[in-house]
Amino acid sequence: MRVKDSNKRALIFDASLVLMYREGIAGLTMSKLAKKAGIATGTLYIYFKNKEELLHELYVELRHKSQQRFMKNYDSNEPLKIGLKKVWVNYLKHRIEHHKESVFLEQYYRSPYITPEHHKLAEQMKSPVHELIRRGKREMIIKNHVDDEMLFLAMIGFIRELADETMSNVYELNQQRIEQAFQLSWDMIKM
Amino acid sequence: MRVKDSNKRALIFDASLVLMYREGIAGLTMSKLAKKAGIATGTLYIYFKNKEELLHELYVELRHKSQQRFMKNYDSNEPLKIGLKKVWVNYLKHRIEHHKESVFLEQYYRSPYITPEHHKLAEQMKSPVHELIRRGKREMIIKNHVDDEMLFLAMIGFIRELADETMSNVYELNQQRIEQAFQLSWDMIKM
Amino acid sequence: MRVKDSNKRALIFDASLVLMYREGIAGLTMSKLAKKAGIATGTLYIYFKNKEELLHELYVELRHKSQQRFMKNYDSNEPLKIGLKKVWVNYLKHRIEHHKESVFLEQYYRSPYITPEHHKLAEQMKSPVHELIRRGKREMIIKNHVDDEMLFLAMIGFIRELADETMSNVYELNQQRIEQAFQLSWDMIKM
Amino acid sequence: MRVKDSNKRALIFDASLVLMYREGIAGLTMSKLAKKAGIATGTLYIYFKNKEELLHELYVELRHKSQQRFMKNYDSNEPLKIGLKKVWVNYLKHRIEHHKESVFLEQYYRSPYITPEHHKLAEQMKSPVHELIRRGKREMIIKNHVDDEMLFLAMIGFIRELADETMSNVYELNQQRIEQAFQLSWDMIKM
DNA sequence: AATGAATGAGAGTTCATTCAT
DNA sequence: AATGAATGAACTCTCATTCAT
Repeated sequence: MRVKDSNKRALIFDASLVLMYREGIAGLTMSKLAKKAGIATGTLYIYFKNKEELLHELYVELRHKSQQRFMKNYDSNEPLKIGLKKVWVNYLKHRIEHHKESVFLEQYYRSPYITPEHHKLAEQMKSPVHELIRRGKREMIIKNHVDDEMLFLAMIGFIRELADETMSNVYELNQQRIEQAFQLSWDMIKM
Repeated sequence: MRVKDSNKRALIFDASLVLMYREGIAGLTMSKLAKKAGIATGTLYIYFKNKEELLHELYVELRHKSQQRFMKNYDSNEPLKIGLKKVWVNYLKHRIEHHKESVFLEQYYRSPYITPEHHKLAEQMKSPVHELIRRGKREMIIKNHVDDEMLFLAMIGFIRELADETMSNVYELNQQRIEQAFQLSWDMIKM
Repeated sequence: MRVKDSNKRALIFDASLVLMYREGIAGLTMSKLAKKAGIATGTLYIYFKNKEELLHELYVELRHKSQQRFMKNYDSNEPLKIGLKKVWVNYLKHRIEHHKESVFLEQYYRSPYITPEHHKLAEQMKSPVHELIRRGKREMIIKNHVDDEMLFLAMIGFIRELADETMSNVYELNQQRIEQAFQLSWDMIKM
Repeated sequence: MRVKDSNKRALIFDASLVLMYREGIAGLTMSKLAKKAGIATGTLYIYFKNKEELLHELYVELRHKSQQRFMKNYDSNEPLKIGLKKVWVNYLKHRIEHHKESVFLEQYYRSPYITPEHHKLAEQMKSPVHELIRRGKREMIIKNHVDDEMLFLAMIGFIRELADETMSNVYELNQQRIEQAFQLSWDMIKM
């Protein structure tokens, strides 16, 4: 039965995210995971070879799903600032609305489970923004004397902090502040 | 009698950082730690009541040591931009030269060991930069219409990404790029 | 799935008694216990939350089982001396045939595991004999000027010593000696 | 320095008794013992080869000291009942006033430390009462058809229970009850 | 003789994984 | 496919004993 199958996979992934978010990577045990997902421990091993592979597959899935969200509503025919803002806000919203996933990705990244393949996937996530930065430079709107990666890091780092502090209730975001924050980023990178 | 070695605390802390950096919080076991530190497991329990307390005390110590580094060479009589740059660079250098410590602080922050007390300590670390931002606003140099915390997050997020990508060999920093990066931050926050 | 073996609880209890009898409470370790019971250490923790609870539950079970044995074959319609003798012999036989259990109960009683609840259970064990003593006083057969508890202690102490010295091969009991011993107790308490 | 030496031995013995009484044999660790005695753990190993020997020597000492107390004030020229009563009361008082010691002797008796030598010592303790019983039989005052050991056990078991229940506040002794209790024992063994 | 830091074997317990049902 | 009891290696921590001072 195919539908049931993929349902259970998603169920397990969800439970993993919740647990990891609540108790960190150390709190993610197979028995807690099974209980949270409402299945038996043995069942986990029907869907995944072992814990390592479960986490690896979750990692890959999250990376792909994340990437798709970044370019949502982006239209290359619109002016650069409009397009960049869309992607910028997509990143921010993604990190807030899928915060558990973001935290998982980072927690996982610093664990004994990590392999070189993961690094490559992480690099790929950057491409949409890098593409926009290159376009901005061609259009003489974005600072030409600063390398792409630095501009990228400046923006992404800000977004990340904004989202994390929002999620931990240290900072409170609203529409106006989002506009303001993007404008800060823009002030920074614009020519 | 054998005298209690005051180096041993530092020795254990060092070994903890190395292990945590290499294998994440899940890889930090008391027996690995003892082996790395070159002592017996039982000895760990002479210096620390248990694993939780060991990590807690390491956390507190690192927070304090970090804070001290941030304000190094800062002189409130110098012009704001000079002062801010010093602190900005201190943050960056700290995160690069003491990257293991920074990673530990963040790993620990997302673990079952965390308590409210830790959150308070984390907030305290922000004060030096906040102080500078307020001064900049009073001196009409820094954007008055943006709240302190947002300006802080924008800078700190950038620094963080710069340092982390440098440490993972994805990006390469040099003196010129550091100047450039600070200038980007400045462009962003200046009036 | 593998069904939870209802025998396993009893198996673990048996192994606990054997070990405790042979090496005292200090010799009762979870790994020795598992080995003796022919199971893995982890299995112990499926049936009991921890060592303390295992011992507590064994204690409660033994108290109940003991109590049941004391009143075996007792018939309140029979003459007092007949009834008392039955209970008296039941106590003696119980302590001999279930000597390991008796020793466990006493060892456990003097251990850091003990709680007030245990004391109450211990008191309850006395009630059958106390009941008989009261009846004997009403029937003007047992010394009225001596309090119940003292008469109880006099009998129970004797039984205990008889059983223990028998079990350690210092004394040898036989049917005639049992009769004689009861008669001594009777001489003591009778009017 | 000789005095100092034996002082420390006594100090260690005292601390052992207190600890054992309070927490059972499982609570008697070398470090707790040292702390209680106000000395360093290493010092214990100057006075005793190891834990086993410490306990063994304490056992032997207690056995000897106990024995001496039993015959206190006994005068073989006095009538049997007077003499027996003295010894009987000595046993009772000993077990109450030196209850910690009595408990230690029994706890120790059921521990992995026990050797055949201990059994022999235990047997020796019985001799004073056995001697009196034999005398009573010669004087035709004590039941001739019951063997010495049984009469001994009947008395000693009663004494033991009386003392233990008194110490655990379940029973309350006074002079009158002591007289009564001895009289019960006497009723039992007299011809 | 006295100290208490240091040791490491072994205690209690957890947990990824297997297996009988 | 699904279960959860069973496993045993590995974890955290304790403790009898040793050793440098």
